[in-house]
Amino acid sequence: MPQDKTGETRGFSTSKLSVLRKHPYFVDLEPEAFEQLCRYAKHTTLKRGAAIFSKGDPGTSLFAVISGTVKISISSPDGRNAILNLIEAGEIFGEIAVLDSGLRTADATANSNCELFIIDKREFIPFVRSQPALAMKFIELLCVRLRWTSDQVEQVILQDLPGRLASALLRLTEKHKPEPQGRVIAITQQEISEMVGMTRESINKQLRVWATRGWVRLEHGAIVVLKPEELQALVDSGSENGSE
Amino acid sequence: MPQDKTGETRGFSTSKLSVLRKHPYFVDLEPEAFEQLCRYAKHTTLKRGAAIFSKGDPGTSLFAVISGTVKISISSPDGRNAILNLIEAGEIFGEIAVLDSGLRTADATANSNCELFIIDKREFIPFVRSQPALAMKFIELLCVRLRWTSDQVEQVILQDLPGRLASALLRLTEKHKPEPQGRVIAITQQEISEMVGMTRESINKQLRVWATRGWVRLEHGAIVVLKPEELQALVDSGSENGSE
DNA sequence: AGGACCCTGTGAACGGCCTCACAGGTCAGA
DNA sequence: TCTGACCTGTGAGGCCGTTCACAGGGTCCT
Repeated sequence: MPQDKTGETRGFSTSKLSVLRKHPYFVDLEPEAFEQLCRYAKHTTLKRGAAIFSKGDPGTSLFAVISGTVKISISSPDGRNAILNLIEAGEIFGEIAVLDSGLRTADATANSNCELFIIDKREFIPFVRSQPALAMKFIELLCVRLRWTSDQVEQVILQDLPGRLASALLRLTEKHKPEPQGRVIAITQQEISEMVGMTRESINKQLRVWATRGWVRLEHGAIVVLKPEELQALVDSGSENGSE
Repeated sequence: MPQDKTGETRGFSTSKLSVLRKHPYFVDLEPEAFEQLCRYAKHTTLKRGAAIFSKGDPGTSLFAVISGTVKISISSPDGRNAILNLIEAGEIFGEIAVLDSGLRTADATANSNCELFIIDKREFIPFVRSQPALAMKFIELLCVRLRWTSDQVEQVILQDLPGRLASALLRLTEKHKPEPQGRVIAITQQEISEMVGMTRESINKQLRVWATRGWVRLEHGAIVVLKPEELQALVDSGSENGSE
């Protein structure tokens, strides 16, 4: 595999970095700073299902997804597990344990074959300290995470099944803003059930109800949200079910 | 009420600031920087129940608690509400909306009569940018928040009532490390129920079971955790109930 | 083409937690 | 000192979501 030009990117094409370069977290970073960041990076390819790190590990690296998706999840001793987030191309993960030198709070797994960009903590932390603009970017990233997670707590505690499912679907569609109408979410019902903390069976039954109403369309490994307004109304009204 | 010495602290005793000065977020901040921070601050006293801000408000200020406790909560249209965190003397709150210029993610209410320290965003943000060490402190703060919130999601999704309640109690005792044994948590059963997302009645029944086993002691407006190990074991084992 | 595996779809029965409906106790403020 | 608001305690009944037990269909790998 030929290399684009310089040795700055340690053995992988700079074109792959364009995904990251365009990302909000880096787009208005100084070009030199971005290049320096790349100089610290390594590269890996993983097969679907491969473990990246586990809850309780010391956090030695920060990751960015070049292609594929990564699942952030936790599991209980009795076999149940919960998906906290799905990280897609261009996004960063594993930042908490790196920034506060603590242990990893969850497991990370390759949810499809994927390519990762890895930055070692020992090189990264001094770099952040020396780049106040980057520190502010990470503050923003952490705020985004907090909003996401707080929202999850809110929904899980306050809403019942329809409400939780609706808000999870809406939250997922917001990550894929590009498409104007008919947002396609590439996710299995099993995965969604683990995101909202209910069983696949219950989720399936609720989705079928909405499908007959024309609010969503179910495909293999995907859900198309046709009427986000209806789902939003359901969330806002505190789950007026309306069984029919 | 006489003032300690200088006019740097805008109308309230510097002795009150010692609570904040000793706090981990500020303890190793340069003295000049801390004084400058104080110069930006205002001061208020609130009665129990007073609203500080509401979900959806623009975030114009950062708050620190000098005395009393502040409740961070959200409520659903059908009247249920959930407590996300209880902020005590020496802690900071309201940082998310200030740091990312977004809207407030939850309501803040005085949970007892309390004194607050208020820093306006317009003065605070440039100050953080100019003080990299402070930015790093806030990154740490956000990481603490994320760990707290992620833990909450984990427990709410994976555990049943006994497991959730146990882990909530343990999480609360960790905030009061001082006491060696018999950690006293000053909280009502109503409040705990809103933190774990279950009804007060269910919580009460579970607490009574543990009280007869000698794991906790119930007082008015307080819970004393006598056997944290037992509660921890219950969380780790995925809620082996053992009703006896 | 075959087979294994995962994803989807569906029904019956169980159970944990909620709802509702009380009663007594404690504490702050009038 | 009295009163009202809030906190604790407890039981009976009902419902939502789980558990369990299947069946069919896609898709990928061999």
